[in-house]
Amino acid sequence: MKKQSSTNSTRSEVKVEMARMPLASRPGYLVRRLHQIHSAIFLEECQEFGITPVQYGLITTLLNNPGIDQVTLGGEVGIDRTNVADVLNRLSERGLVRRERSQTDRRSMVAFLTKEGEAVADKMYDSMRRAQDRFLAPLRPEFRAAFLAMVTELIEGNSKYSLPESNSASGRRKSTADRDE
Amino acid sequence: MKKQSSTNSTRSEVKVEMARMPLASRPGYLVRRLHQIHSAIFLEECQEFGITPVQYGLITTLLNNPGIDQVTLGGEVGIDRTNVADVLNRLSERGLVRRERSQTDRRSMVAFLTKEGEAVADKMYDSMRRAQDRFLAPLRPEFRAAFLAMVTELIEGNSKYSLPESNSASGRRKSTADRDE
DNA sequence: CCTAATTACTCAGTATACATCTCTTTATCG
DNA sequence: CGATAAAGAGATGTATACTGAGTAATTAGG
Repeated sequence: MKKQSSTNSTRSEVKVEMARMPLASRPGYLVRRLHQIHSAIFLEECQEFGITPVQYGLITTLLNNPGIDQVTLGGEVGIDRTNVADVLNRLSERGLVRRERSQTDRRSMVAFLTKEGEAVADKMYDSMRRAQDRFLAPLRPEFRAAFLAMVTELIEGNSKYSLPESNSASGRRKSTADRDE
Repeated sequence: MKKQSSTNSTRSEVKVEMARMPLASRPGYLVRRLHQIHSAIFLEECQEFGITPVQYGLITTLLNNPGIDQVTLGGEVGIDRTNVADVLNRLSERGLVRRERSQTDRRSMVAFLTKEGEAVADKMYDSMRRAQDRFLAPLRPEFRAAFLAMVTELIEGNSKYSLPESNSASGRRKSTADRDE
C-alpha cells in the first residue's frame, strides 16, 4: 500500500499549483455551480408545471415568434439544433407544442405553441420571476445589475465560442477558390 | 398568417411581460450560456487530452486527496454521487483512476489517480489556465476579481439548493414515532 | 433541366446531472 | 448473537447538450 508516493518532483509542483488555484476559485467550477444552483431553484419554483429552464426558454420564444423554424429557434435560445428537436419532441408529446413543415421552405419544420402551451407560459411567469429573485437574493441589490452586465459582457465577448456552429452549417467553406471575400 | 391571434387578452399581457423580460436579460439564460461558453473554451483548449471540465475537477481533487471516498469527492467537486460513479468509470476505463474498497468502511469505494492520471493532471494545467484567461478576457481586468467574488457570493448564499442532498442521505427523517407503515 | 452544393433535419453516440429504486454493508437493539 | 434499521453504492430512467453521419429539400451552375 505505498503508491508511487515518494520523490516525484513533477507531482509536487503540480500540487503546489493546485493549492494556489483551488477548485473553488476557478472560473469554470464557479460557473458550473452557478448554473447548477439556478436550475435547482427554477425546478423547485416551477415543479408544479414540470417544465425545465430550457423548455421554458423555448416556450417563451415560441410565444413571441410563433411559426419560427427550428434552426432560428435554437439560435435565439442558445441551444444546438439537435437539442431543439429533442426538447420540442418532449414538449409536443405533452401537447404544448405543434410542429409542421414550413410552407415556404419544405426542408424546415416550424413550431407553434398550442393553447395549452400558451396557458402554461402564462401561468409559469410568476414562478419564473420568483426563481430569479431567489437566485439573485444573496447579492446586494445595487450589485445585481452590475453582475448581469458582466455576465452579458462575457457572453458577448466570447460569442464566437458560444454556439458550436453545429456541423454542416457554416464551417464548411470549400470553395473553389472561395472568393476570399 | 394570423393564428389564433385576435383578442386573447391573457396572451397579450404575457407577451408584454415577455417583452419586458426578454430571454437575453434573464439570469437563468445568462448563466446557462455562460456555462456553455466556458465548457466550449475549456474543451477547445484541452481537446488534446479528451478531458471534460468535470473530469478535470475530479482529477485535481484526487491529486490533492488521494484515497478519498466517492461521496466526499462528489461534495468537493459539486456533483451528485451517481454522477461521480459515472465519471470515475470513464476515467478508470482510460486508466487514469483506480478504485478500491475502503479498508475502514467496506461499503465505501476510495479512488486514486494512476501514474497516467497524475501525468495528465500535470500536463493539462497550462491548458486549463489558458481556458480561464480566454474566458475572462472580455471583462476589464479590474472587474474580474469582483465578478468571481459575486459568483462566489451567489453560490454560498444559495448553498442550500446547490447540492441535492442526494437521496438516502439527509432527507430521511422518520422520527421514531412513525413506524406505522 | 440536371447536377452539385447548401441547408434543415433526423438519428446514433457520448457526457453531464439528477431522481428513484435496489442491494450490500454496517450498526444497533432486544 | 441474530434480526433489523440505517447508510452507502449501484442500476435505471429522464433531461440537457453537443458531435458526427446520413437524408431530404432547395438553390445555384452549367
